[in-house]
Amino acid sequence: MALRIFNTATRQQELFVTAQPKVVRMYVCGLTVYAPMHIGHARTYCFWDTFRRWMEYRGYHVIGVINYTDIDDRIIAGGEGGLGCVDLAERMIAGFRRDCRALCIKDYAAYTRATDFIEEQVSMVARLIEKGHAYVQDGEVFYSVSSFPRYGELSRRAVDELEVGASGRVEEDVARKRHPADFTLWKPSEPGKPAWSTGHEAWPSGRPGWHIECSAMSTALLGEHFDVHGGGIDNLFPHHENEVAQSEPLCGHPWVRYWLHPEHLDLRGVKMSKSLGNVVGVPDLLARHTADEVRWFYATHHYRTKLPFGWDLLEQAAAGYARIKRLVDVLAEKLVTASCTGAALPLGDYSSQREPEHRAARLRHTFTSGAFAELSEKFIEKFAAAMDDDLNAPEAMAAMFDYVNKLYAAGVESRTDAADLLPAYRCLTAHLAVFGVEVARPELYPELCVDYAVPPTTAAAAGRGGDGVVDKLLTMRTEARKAKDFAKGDMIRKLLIEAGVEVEDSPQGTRWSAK
RNA sequence: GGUGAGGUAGCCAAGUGGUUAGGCAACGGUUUGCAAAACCGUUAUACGCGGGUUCGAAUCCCGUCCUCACCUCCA
Repeated sequence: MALRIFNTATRQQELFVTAQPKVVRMYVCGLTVYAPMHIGHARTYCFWDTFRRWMEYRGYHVIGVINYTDIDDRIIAGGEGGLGCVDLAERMIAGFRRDCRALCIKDYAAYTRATDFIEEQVSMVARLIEKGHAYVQDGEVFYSVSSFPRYGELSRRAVDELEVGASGRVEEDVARKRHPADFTLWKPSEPGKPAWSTGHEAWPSGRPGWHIECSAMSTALLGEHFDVHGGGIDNLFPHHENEVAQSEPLCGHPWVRYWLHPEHLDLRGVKMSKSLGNVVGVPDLLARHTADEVRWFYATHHYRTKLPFGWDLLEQAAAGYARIKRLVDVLAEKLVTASCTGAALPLGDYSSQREPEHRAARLRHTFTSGAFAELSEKFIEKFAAAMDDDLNAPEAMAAMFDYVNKLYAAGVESRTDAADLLPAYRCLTAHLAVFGVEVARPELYPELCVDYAVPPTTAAAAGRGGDGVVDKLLTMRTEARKAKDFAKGDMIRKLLIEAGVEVEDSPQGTRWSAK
């Protein structure tokens, strides 16, 4: 079993082999920070997070870099409205970080700002001019598309056909360009607008064009050859095409090994735009659904297909997830009350050295023991095969549903032995975590929780807190039911349901969950 | 105009030549004081339409209809 991923550069699934064993160097195109992140961005970055988590599950160390493009026309325009460019950008960056944490996206190794790498960009532009890949025109530097024969290869576009789609904005510059597809590497700034000195006579000051920052920053942090580069599908052309054109002539060899492009959201005919005022931000999303529900929803579709977005579809996904979450909660409650400390989990060992792609999660032995060991093994096998097949999350989820169904069918709810329950609990939560669904309780699985995007510090953080009122009402209800006063018992239940508390009776007692 | 993706049961969605994908919803049954949850079953031998290849097609080929995206800033 080996990991295969779809490489946009070849339009094929390829065996995933990193340049350096056990290490994945990955660069993700981040946001142009002029507006807050919305649900579309969230899908993209949740995918990258799942990708990263799957690499880690497979035993790789992921060195991830993500950037902020913090200088651009829209930022300059936005900065004019009283908020300076820098303050606007920094505010958006803070919002992005906050939203990512809220969605349980794990931190990257580095978050780079385009304006922190001006020197590197200037140097790159200068070298492109030297090598004849760029030219200066009235203080502006253009990249010469015809100097790079492979231009258009990544996005499969014929350069000459690009003329047809030329917009008004492109026509403005067309007279000054040698080829209509030539793009800006450096441009002079208008008076009073952010500008940097270059030390070059023909293009003394100004600011970098879009594209060059990603070439410069990825190379600065990850070197001249790295494993994975990507961003939303919209970046394929022109952004990534241009990045390749800028980078390969300078490094002199193929630059990026695997290109990945997650698809966009399909808003089902509704345009989401600032002017319509219907942009759904991450806080809007989290006001209606929990982070684990949102992450589950994002994982319900393959990353290379459009994800239809609608509140109804989110509800549908959440209903399915509830079935899995319930089992996680039931197991946790049993384990907490049954004092799982005595559970004899097998010890791990270092018996073999294996390549990352052949290595399962380090703590696998802690969830493949006990009464459900065989079910767990089969589940892991199916889950891993699906994820190894170009991150086929929907199929992996199907395997999880199957696993949960079989656990129920095998009578997991009536078990009391922690040696059986704890491994199943760990197996479920460890694989949920691949999707960014972080629901394990630290006291039951500290080794997993410590690695969460936002490690929970108390039991209450992962489960429900001390709700004394609910417990008291349920005690009253239980007493009423014992006394056959069902009218009173039902009244209490009705009140609780109206307050958003689901009540379930079972031979083992009554459990509740917040809805 | 050019390029690409896709149309799979009421809804969502995997699957790309041959064994029930899976989930949601609805309904029936078991269970329950009644519910909820769980379990069993039904909706469901589904693959836009028309041909062709094949022992066999959702999957390959030809044609056709429809939807969407991109080609200009976009995750």
